[in-house]
Amino acid sequence: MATGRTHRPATRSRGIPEATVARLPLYLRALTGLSERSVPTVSSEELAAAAGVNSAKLRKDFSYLGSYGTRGVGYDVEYLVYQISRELGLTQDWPVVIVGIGNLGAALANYGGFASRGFRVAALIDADPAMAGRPVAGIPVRHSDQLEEIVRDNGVSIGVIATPAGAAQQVCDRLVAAGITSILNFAPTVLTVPDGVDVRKVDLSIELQILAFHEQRKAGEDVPDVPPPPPTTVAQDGAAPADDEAPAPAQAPAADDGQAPAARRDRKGPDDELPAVMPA
Amino acid sequence: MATGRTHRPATRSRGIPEATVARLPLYLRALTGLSERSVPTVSSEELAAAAGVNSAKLRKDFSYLGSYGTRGVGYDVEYLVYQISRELGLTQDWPVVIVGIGNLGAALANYGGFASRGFRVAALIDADPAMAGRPVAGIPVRHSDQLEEIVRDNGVSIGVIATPAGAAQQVCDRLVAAGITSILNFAPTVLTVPDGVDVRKVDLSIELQILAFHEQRKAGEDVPDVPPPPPTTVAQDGAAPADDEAPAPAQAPAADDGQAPAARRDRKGPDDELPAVMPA
DNA sequence: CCATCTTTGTGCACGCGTTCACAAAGACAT
DNA sequence: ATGTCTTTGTGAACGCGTGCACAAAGATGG
Repeated sequence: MATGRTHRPATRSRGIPEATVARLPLYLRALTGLSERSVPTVSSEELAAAAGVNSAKLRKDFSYLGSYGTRGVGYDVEYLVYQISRELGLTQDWPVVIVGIGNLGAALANYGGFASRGFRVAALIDADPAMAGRPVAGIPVRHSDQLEEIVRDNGVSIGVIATPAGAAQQVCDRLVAAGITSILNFAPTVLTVPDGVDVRKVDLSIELQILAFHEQRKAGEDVPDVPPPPPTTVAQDGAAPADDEAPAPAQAPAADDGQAPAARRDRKGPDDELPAVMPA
Repeated sequence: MATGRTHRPATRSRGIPEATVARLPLYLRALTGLSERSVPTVSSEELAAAAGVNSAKLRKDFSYLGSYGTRGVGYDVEYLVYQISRELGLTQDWPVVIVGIGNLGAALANYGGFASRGFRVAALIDADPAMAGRPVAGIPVRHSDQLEEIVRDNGVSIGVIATPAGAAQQVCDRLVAAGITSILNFAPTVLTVPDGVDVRKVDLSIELQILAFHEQRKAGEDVPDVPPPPPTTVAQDGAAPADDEAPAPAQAPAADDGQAPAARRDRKGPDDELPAVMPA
């Protein structure tokens, strides 16, 4: 699960709630499956089960698009597939550029789900001159010098950033300057963009950390962790070039359980230590 | 952004709202950056800016963890890093298995952010016998026959599924049966799991579709699309082996704009046409 | 043409999440 | 000590999203 939109809090673009928009692709996928099995109609109950949501929610979602169902029968699969596709803008062709062709960028380029949903990889772009010309997924990688040219010539409006964190903002700025208005960001950084530009973020590390939290809650409740030494002047663990001005955060403000600041993990670079490739 | 949790609607595990948990990794990342630059303290305003959120929200989030700030000064960076790490369960080691070593699986295996956050890749697993033994990211790939054994011997509780959609549920079932209670799913399928098992989903295709929706809204409003032929008996476009019982969804229930069911895209397999690799 | 049965579409209530705005707490200077 | 200034922590209001439950719509059979 990519971590929510970055900008635009209440996007309610034309009466369609953001939460509904986020579920439409889910319904579309389920419907496409039914369509291929030549199922003519589905009830909200069946479709909801296939999409893994509540049937009332599904009906309400569809009601935002219009009254496309038939009472006593259900929804016409083909018709609904078309309506949702159109609503999502999938009836037109969306040229996409992928910037940063490392492990992840290459995986994305090879991803079949692109083409099958109206998205066309217009170009692969990388800053490494050694990559230039080398084909990935049948598409020759182009050097980032040509970024602006590529975006403009192909009328690209959606960009995918799969660079290391350090390069992401710069790439983002160039993409935006070149005319791109939607960005899917895989780099572990908060991107700053002007109004009117949409950013969505996919962050593997965050997903895992959220899982770890719940996992701890499940297994935990009996793992008391370390004893509760107050947060007195955290001795930096060698790694950071601290000039020993020692933070010393006042006194421990009555936390409910243990703490031990110095007991951190080995501590490496936060995010840029990745092989110039896989951010997330 | 990975698409939200699948199960467990109101997880409020111990008073900490789910939305807050989802932001903690974000704060942690920003704080780690500050820590490396030996910044001793931050105000909620500064940290919020770095994490890309509202400062009031950040303060409220932290208030769920306890009162870790000092009024008039701000938060002690090192102390907060530790507190959040502990809260997220990052002070312990989390062995992880990745199942499905295609393009994406390999990219994930190479991802540096794993190790740097307490996650350790315990094993890579693939169903292809030809992959067995071949090292990826320095770790030998093991055959899926050994899945249960691997999970049990290493005490793995978190599994990552990067298989094609068709194999995902089966892999999921085996992981769960072997004792895994948290799953990060990259396959474009709705996974069914028993209670007590957490599933989070990352779906690239969905993210792109959401972007396309907003993109259409931005550029659109002037692209009238195709004319509005009523949804009369959608003629299947050759592909599907329809037995011509023609759906025919009643009459068009007064939609506000055009529609044209038969005008769909080429139509390929929905999700499984991917090279046995990159789902999302 | 009427009765029955299925399934949609939605009014309504509830709870979570967000944001404002401010009182209280503490640092710091005098 | 006392006053001022900064910044936290949170009470309260608001809005969005969810799910229940039901009336209305239409299909279907007699």
